[in-house]
Amino acid sequence: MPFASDIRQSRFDSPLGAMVLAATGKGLAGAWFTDQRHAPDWSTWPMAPADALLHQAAKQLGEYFANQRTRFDLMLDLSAGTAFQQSVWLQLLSIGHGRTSSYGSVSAGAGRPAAVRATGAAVGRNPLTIIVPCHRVVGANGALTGYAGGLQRKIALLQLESLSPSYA
Amino acid sequence: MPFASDIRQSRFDSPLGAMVLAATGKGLAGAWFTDQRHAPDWSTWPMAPADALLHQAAKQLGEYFANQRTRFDLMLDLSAGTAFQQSVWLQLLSIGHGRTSSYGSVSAGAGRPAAVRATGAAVGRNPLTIIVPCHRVVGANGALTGYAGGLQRKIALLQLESLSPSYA
DNA sequence: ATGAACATGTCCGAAAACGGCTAGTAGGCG
DNA sequence: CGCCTACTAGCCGTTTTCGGACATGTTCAT
Repeated sequence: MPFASDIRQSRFDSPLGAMVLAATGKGLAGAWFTDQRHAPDWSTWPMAPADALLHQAAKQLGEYFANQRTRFDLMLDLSAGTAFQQSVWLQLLSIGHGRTSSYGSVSAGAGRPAAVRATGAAVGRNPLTIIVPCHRVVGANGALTGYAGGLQRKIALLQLESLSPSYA
Repeated sequence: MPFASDIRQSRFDSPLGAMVLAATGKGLAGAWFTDQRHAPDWSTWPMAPADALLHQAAKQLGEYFANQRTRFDLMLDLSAGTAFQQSVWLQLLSIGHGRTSSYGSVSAGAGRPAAVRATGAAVGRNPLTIIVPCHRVVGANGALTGYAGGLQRKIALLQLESLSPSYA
């Protein structure tokens, strides 16, 4: 299932690099680092710098990076994923700020305890990086294993969250 | 094979150091010096200071250390060991107070004359120290070779028994 | 269409390491 | 020669380690 045709985009410069934000009529549909893996081709989408939802998303991301926000309050549109992927991404949303979970736990939570490997793939295709916290999923033994935006960013994000007020 | 789930414990202060006693529905299942090797993790077992069997065991141990008892009369539960280990431990029970035997003899008695070295390992894992007299097993040449509770305790026990009435 | 590659985790079997040993041998002594 | 010591090589059940196989949903390249 591709993205809806009414999709539009804007830019956001994060401390970890430039990002592209995308929204449809249903909500925020995308947030990618411009150089990350599995990112779609957004070159044909119209720019909408003044879009309300995109503006709100950028604002909250800024607060997140400033360590002044631990939860995102945005309308999300995850309809671009398959049923399985959506169930996995929903699981990710339940991992709190500053916490981590394992691929196995996420898999079980999604109702497919055996589909651990598929879960890894689904996590990697998460279209809303940071906002859907795929960076909080680590190996059962604690290993970081991977991140579509590069392990350095994953480390940076986890470190940012470990320094958050909720842990102080 | 782990210990049964209905296991419970109590303490006993011996002249050679603090001990932990443990019992299951089948009988006395454990007696370890708190600092000995190969001791299990008893931290999660419930305390049962008033347990009849544990109380009896403590009483008999007290008498043993006072040199007023040469045999233990208790229901034992050795089911935590493997078949081989149990056959070895049974052999130990037949070594009388004040006597010693060699690893080779025990091994032969257990029906595996060649498994001498494995016997050494099994003796070392004896869960009922003193009560199952693993300290009475010495090398074929008389050397003490080893003891899970430390050689000093092995020496002390053998000395205690050599001074017993049966030898006076 | 078909197959391979993935941001994994669990299970099972084989293989190796590890001992509370011992009998046998080789070499040092008087 | 005797005697003693020191070393070696087998002995074998248990524990630990390691490698492979497998399950699963999607995507991308043949």
